[in-house]
Amino acid sequence: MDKYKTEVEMLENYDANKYKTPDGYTSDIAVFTIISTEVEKHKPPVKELKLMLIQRAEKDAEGQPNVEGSKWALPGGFVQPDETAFEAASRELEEETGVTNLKIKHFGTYDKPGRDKRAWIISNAHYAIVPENQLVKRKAADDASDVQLFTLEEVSQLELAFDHEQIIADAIWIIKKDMGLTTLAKNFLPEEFVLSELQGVLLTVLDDSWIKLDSQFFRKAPSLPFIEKVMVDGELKKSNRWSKNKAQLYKFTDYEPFVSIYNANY
Amino acid sequence: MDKYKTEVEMLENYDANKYKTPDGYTSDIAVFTIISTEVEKHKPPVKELKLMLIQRAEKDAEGQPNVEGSKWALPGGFVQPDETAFEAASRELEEETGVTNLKIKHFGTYDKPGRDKRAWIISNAHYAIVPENQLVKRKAADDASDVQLFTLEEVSQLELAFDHEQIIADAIWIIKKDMGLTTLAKNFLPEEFVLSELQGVLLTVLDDSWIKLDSQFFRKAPSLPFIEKVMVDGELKKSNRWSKNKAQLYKFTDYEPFVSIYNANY
DNA sequence: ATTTTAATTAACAGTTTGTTATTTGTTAAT
DNA sequence: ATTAACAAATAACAAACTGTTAATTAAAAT
Repeated sequence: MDKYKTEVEMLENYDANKYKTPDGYTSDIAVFTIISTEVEKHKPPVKELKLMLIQRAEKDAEGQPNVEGSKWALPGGFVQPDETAFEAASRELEEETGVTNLKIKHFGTYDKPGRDKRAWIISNAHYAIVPENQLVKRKAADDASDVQLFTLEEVSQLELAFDHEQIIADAIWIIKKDMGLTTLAKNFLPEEFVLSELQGVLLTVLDDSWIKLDSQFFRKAPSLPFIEKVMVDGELKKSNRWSKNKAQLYKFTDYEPFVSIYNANY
Repeated sequence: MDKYKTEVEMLENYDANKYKTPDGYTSDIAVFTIISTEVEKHKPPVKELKLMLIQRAEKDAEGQPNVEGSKWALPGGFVQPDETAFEAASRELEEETGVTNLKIKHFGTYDKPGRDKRAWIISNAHYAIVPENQLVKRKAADDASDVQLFTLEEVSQLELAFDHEQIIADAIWIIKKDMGLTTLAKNFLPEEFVLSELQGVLLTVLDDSWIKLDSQFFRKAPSLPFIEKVMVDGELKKSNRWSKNKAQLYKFTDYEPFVSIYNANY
């Protein structure tokens, strides 16, 4: 019946030297933000999806060459025994960006033997979405530092530490999926937004031909069950932040849509 | 700049006693199957979703009372340093069911401090789908053993070890989600199947009112892009396995459907 | 004032939905 | 054999929704 023993049964008659245990348990976070750069007044700005990376030091504290030194890596760190990997990610993200209440999601465990040459290190990967205005101030504060935002294009050119290239590829795949399947876009947008802003956010991440076609998107969007028109005193609230003509403001509702491949449109 | 150190930078000037490391790294697997029981010839059988659990021994090898003894738990075990948690899950599942090539998916990491009273044990949770015919023979082989299949109804009545109640709840939630969003149903079905079988599998897991309505489901299903009619020599292949009248056989195609909440039907 | 731009509405044919009814082939019972 | 019962497949049809193009509205720029 040996094969039916669970971890803890095995631990019962378990002496600490008999089973090897991991040498480190860490959390890494792929921090995404969308940077808008205004090109012209009353024009929708150019939006770009960016990822925050840190550059590993060339030399360690003793002045010795650092392993994977000078390469770029996801921010992260050790999980402490009194917290979960998720909590560690949240704590570390707060330390690095100074922003709280961010959307964080655990999306994978990276534990392939040899991913770190020197030890058995497990990493829990998370993604986080930071509204751009919150990150921009920090970015300006310490420019030319070892923390930088890169477009995905740029990231693909960088030398990345460990298996972070894979983790980043997975993170990108996941946020694309979640962007289409959940109301993740909410985390990139202000409380109240205009349909073209929503479309912009979606297209920055997604490249979906249906969303790209204005006539289709703007026709269907107003009746999506998870957003609603903003009203003030029974009047429709509008904005001309991005366009010459006033456009309707929307906000997300609490409704969490559920779709299925069995009654979808193809 | 301390806050920007990644796990491995920290490991550089890291002495093994300074940072606590996990005491155990394990994989658990929620093994699901659908059991069909024929009630009448030429009638669709009653289908039930079942979960495989093992009962923890009352006493350990030394005859001492076992922690969480006699409670039911997910099968699982330690991850070895030369494999990933996913590989461990796959290996253990094979050991327990004797079946290979199963659909396994990692869906969560359970590392809340205190989830195991005695040590810092991390569990990676996976779900697996076993076609019923493959599991049934094993089940018959050692009946009245400490391995049993339970309906979800029954599971909710059981005393479960550790945080497995939570893990199981999450697993159920995930397979419901994946059942509607991916072609997961494929793993519960034979290569060739009839629409009512597909509907039966979906409803066993999902309880979706749209799928439940025959008129809607049978009308739309034939044109779903991820299944196709089975042909032999240019003739439609039919079967009357489940009904008096011959029904069209279908099989899954390679097409992986992608749906989005932005152009879905509500 | 006139032109330009962008958001919104309107219009319309073609398609897909939800629904109900009909047809077809098969089993089971008289 | 004839008939009743049944389930799969098909037909029919109004209502809703799709993709698309055109018209309308309002503010900005000239």
